[in-house]
Amino acid sequence: MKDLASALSAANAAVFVKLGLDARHADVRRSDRPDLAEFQGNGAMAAAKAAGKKPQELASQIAAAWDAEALAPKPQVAGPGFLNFRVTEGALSDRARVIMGDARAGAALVERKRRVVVDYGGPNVAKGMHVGHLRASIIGESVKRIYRFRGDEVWGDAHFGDWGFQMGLMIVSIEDELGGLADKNALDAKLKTITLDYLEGAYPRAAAKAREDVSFRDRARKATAALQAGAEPHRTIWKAMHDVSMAAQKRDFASLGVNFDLWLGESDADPLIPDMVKDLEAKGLLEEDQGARIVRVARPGETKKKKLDDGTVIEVESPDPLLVVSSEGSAMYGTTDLATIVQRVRDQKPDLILYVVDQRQADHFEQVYRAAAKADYIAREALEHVGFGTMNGTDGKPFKTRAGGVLKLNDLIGQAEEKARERLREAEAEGRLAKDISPAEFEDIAHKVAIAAIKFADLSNFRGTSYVFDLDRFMSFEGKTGPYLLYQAVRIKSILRKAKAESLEPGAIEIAHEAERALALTLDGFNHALALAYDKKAPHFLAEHAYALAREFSAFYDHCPILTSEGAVRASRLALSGATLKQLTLTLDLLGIEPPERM
RNA sequence: GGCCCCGUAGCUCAGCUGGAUAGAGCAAGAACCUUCUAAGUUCGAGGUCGCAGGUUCGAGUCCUGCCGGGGUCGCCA
Repeated sequence: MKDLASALSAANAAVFVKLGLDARHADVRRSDRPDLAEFQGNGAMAAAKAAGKKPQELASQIAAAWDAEALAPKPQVAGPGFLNFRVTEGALSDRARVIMGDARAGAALVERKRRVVVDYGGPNVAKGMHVGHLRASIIGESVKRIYRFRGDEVWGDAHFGDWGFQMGLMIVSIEDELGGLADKNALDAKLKTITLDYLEGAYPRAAAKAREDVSFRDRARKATAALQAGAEPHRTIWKAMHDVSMAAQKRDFASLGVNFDLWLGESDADPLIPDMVKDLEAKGLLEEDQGARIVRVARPGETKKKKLDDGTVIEVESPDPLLVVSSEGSAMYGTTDLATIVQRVRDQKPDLILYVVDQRQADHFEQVYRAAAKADYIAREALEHVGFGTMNGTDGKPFKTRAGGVLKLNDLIGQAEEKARERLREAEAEGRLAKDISPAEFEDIAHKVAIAAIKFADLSNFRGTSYVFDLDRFMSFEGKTGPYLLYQAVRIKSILRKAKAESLEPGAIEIAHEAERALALTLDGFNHALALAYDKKAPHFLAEHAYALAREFSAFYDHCPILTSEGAVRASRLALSGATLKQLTLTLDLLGIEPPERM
């Protein structure tokens, strides 16, 4: 199954070969001058350069030799040597029919299927989901769906943050609260009262205390090592915190529409650590350094300048070595990350592991990846950090609520839902909402609209850059927003429902009107958008496509009556609407967005 | 100080291996609801692509330098 750009490229390549030119330059793509052409080929200029010919002359020769007339008439030569194509109505209609009849709405599968683990979300035992977790969850979920849809075998793993120093902090925090851990009954009673809210409150306090109080910090570090050595009651306390937090996090993820195949965490990699350390030792990679054990990952000559506390500047290796065993004997997050690679190689045998994690951890992952490759656990190329930027407030600084605190995910969703309810009530008052909507459906719509607004706002930005989180803007529901996309999907559903009620059947698509042409061309662009999103691990290409599709449908809707037209035209437009709905729904699903039936 | 990212319309952002007249949305202006859901459509306006050089037939895109913003630099994750 080929999209039109691929078909044109193939036909153009045949012409290039016939003329003795390098077919590499034959690529044809959508034109960025829609006033001049639908598709453009730029290769004549590059080929002319290579052959020492005049670009315009060569372009004319190529145009003259073009013989795929069923696909497109001979291209126009324009400017310095562009080839401008306009596909035939027949080719476009055929393509639209194929998309309509295809469950994948025109999207191709990858040629070579891979096994891929997507590590994302990264919830923390002691931190409830707040806006800071949004990007990791939303982007990761979308990347996972995109990879799976293109045919790869994919596992999404939450990689729960349940094992480091933070656990030691919580343990000594509870110890101090109870005046010791000896009283089993007091401890049991305490553990029964633990909630995620409690952990969220106690953790920042303990972390702050550890920064100021050296002895408290040392106790926490020892407690961490003890937990990892399997000591009691550390293990019991950890289990209680872990279970309570996991249950709460699962609820939050479910509310966001984020689902993992593996709910593994750092603690699950722990059993592999002792053997891994022995293995690193055997391979001669482990070195003693300042009481800790490290793996050096810098190549010869890779250094950086570093300023010490006393102001002197020294030259040190770069990247920093990976800290495998702390001076206290405990595992660090790099240790668990490395052991998690060993675990995944054993269990999933992945060709690729994607880490959808904040860009700020780029250095850390570089250390881990190099160490993994050095130890021969997996190829360096099989590990990729899919980093994303921070979410800032309207002041350009990391997002905070008006009161200065962190906005909890639930509260954020709640605010968006409330805004959606207001909008729905307005529509109801103006008589634009169906009369028979039950309270349950009303709530379901409000939730879907809220989630769509939040997710689309995030996914329409390129993941790598930071973006401004502006609640009011996302919830205005106008223009390029999630609710707009839902609205277009719902309008199509409404039309198709009416058609069905009147027993009107879709028929063969015949592209005639300019608005139909534009819509069909956009439908054809799905495969390209999907391929880009896949290659670059960047869902915003699909967000852009969803918006373009919704916009073109809306123009088509305005210019081309569907139900009120007749015969073959009506049947064709119904089919075109059906194809659009299918592809729009699919695209939204790849973004993790679900449209309601009505709104 | 080393390394990484960013700087595009008043605001928020796109711009795929370098290609033609740099695109969207919001805000501000004009026109469209007795007709398939106006959370909509159509039209106009808005730009020294941070600055200065360089490579190229051609640079927002590649190279160098500078300015501005952010991030990061072993016992937190």
